[in-house]
Amino acid sequence: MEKVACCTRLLTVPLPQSDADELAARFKALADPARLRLLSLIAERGEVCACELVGPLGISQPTVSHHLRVLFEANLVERERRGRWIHYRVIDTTVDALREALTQTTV
Amino acid sequence: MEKVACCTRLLTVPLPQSDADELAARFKALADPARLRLLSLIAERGEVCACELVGPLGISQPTVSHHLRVLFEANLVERERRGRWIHYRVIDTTVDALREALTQTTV
DNA sequence: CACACATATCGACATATGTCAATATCATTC
DNA sequence: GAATGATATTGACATATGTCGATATGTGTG
Repeated sequence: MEKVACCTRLLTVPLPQSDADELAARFKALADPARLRLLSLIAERGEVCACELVGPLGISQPTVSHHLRVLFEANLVERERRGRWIHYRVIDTTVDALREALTQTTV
Repeated sequence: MEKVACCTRLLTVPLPQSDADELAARFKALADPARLRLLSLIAERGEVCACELVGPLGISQPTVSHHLRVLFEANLVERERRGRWIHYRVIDTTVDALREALTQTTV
């Protein structure tokens, strides 16, 4: 997926359709409690092995994997295979862009 | 709906289930392009009559009304009836809380 | 009260999404 | 190559969600 356009703000200018589509897709990835919690665990540690994410939330491995995929495809996390293991990290720029989208002008 | 807890951050501490549920509900309200665009129109003007929101996006009046309801129930907008008309405003504190949730510690 | 206008709600429909068991795929080891 | 371990994918299922036409509800006017 392509990156969110720099400095898109939804609260100050009428949002173009293309920006709305992209932002909505990202918010949709965040619109699930399990995914928020997974993202939180990843962000807290900086980098987490998938194996550490299966268990803490009390959901099945396929579900965890599915959620990680949603986060990955929304460009919210990056992943790196290390042998048998896959590590996940939060993509700060995407999160920053979402935060920016929620920002009002301060002028 | 109750307000988002002050200063919830999903990127710095493991997110409790209750916070995750609430945040997810709010992000879900933002997870639709039409709703983002409606919110954008409302925020840009500060206050908008529903009648001004039916048309710009090219979707039907019931759909607009439905979306406004979703935003309202997610506590993202407040509404006020003025005779035949209903006016909507963005609830800044909710948006601020969502932005805060996406904030990393800066220490 | 009847009528007009604004807007919410209902019901139907198509599509999307979360969950899990089973299984496929990838990497490692012997 | 076979076996093992980690993790993604598939398929089934139940539930959720976006859209719209029709209609209900609330407000204002004569």
